Amino acid sequence: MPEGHTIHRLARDHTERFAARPVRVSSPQGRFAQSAALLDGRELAGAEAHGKHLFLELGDAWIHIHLGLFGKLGFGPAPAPPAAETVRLRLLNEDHYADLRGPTACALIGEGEKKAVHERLGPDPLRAGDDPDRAWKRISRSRTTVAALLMDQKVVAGIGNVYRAEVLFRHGIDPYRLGKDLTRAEWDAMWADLAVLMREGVRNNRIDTVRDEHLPEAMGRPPRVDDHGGEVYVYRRANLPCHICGSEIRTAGLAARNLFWCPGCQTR
DNA sequence: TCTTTATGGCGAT
DNA sequence: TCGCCCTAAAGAT
Repeated sequence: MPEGHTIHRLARDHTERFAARPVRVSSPQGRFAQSAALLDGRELAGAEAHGKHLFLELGDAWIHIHLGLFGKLGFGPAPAPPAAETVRLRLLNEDHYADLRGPTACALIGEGEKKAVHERLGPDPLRAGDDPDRAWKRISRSRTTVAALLMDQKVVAGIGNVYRAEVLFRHGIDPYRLGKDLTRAEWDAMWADLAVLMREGVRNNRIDTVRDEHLPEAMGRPPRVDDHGGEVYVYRRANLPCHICGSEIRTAGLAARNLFWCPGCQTR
């Protein structure tokens, strides 16, 4: 279950395992079988991520993958075990295999379609050279809440429900503030913070957002137990006391997702 | 053995 | 705003 850091990590993992070598491409589930047959045996030139979109380059074509909420990519050593019926895409070379299950998208696309995906996405804090000003132009004009804007991939690419909740907490921002009421300084600080947090996320392959001085050990508390695996301030901590001020963490539905925030700390 | 939930996003209404 | 798509694991019974 992925935010942008997962996809950038997957691009790196694919490059390490498969780049510059021929790769066997198959679709045990069948739904990508025709394209797989076309690509089978080609050399994988490279992999690229933009937000939550992953692109694998094979000759003059790309496999465009979006994991959605349920999709997963798993790696293992060759020889690969018999593939389960749910494996949409399997990549295999002499050393490694990769299985893709449950993606929202897995499609063979050309250069033009790939360009169109990039064009409809906002800047990505993990892409070197992406410009936070493009996001600011939209945010500063918008009557939508900051919480909704951060999740809008056309505004910023790669932020999901965890990074949204956590970055708003770290900057003390009320999630219901409107975009147009955010200051330029606040946005610049959030963008810079996201770049640091998400790079850390790529490195560790999980989301950690708690500052050293607030780690449970440092605060004399046991580490949190949550199946998403990282150390966070507010995500999925509804009704628990805030690590910093003790207020009860609140939750509310916003655009079909659960929003979490601390009413004591997030007052700006 | 059920029901619920999840780090997403699309299109119809 | 709603329903829908995709899968797996945790939680409830």
